[in-house]
Amino acid sequence: MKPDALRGHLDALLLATLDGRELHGYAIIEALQQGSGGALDLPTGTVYPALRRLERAGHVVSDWSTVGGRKRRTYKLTSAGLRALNAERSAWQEFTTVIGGVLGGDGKWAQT
Amino acid sequence: MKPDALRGHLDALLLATLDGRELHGYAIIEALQQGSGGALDLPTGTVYPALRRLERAGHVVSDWSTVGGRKRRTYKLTSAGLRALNAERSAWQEFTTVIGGVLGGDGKWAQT
DNA sequence: AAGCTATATGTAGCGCGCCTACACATCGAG
DNA sequence: CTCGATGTGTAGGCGCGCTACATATAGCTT
Repeated sequence: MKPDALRGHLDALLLATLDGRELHGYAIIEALQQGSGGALDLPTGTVYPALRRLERAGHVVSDWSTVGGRKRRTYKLTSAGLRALNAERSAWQEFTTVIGGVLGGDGKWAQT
Repeated sequence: MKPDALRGHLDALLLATLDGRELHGYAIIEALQQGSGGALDLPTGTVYPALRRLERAGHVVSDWSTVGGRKRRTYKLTSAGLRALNAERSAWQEFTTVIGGVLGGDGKWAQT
């Protein structure tokens, strides 16, 4: 998959990854890799700024912890973030319906 | 739908719209409106440059004609364009599978 | 005739959002 | 002690679609 195809859907992916659990940035990247069957391999330079943006937006909150001498910044969804996730899921539904409808299976829409 | 959500899928939409028929730019915009149920309303400043880009890429060819005193530039797919369309459709499939899989219906992927 | 809308094509410039490349730090293995 | 894995972060660039504008004819209204 071309790397920048996620344009506009990164937030949705991150929020969905944090749905129901707390993860730190590095673990989010790994979770996305596994959850996508290896198709998604987001660079840190993409994820970390995005997480900070989500935090500024109030969709996630972070806590620092130290595990084995390494500092981790663990993120979790806020209630606003959960609402945002639901909105993103709806937007995704609409998006795929519209684009998928135009791309069509193999025929035209109404050309009987 | 947010206007710039198409990022990376515009070419696919245009190619799909030209699949099996010849249209000029203005008609393409109208076809997209109808085919999407009104959800897509692409501005001319988006479509015309995109068509020229597709022509430079060899995916479409254009012919000028005059209908009722108005000049029309009618586009049609080339064989390379048809191949590109098929590739775009595959990419779309993969894209929706991957992202949709991560966004999930309502549960986690393998959290047994 | 003047003015407005629909039809029809096009350019210039901006801004968002993600990527590339780099920088820094600790720990375990070789 | 060097290297890779783990872990977080910044700086700068660039592609792509959008906004706004420019141009032109046909046809309808007033």
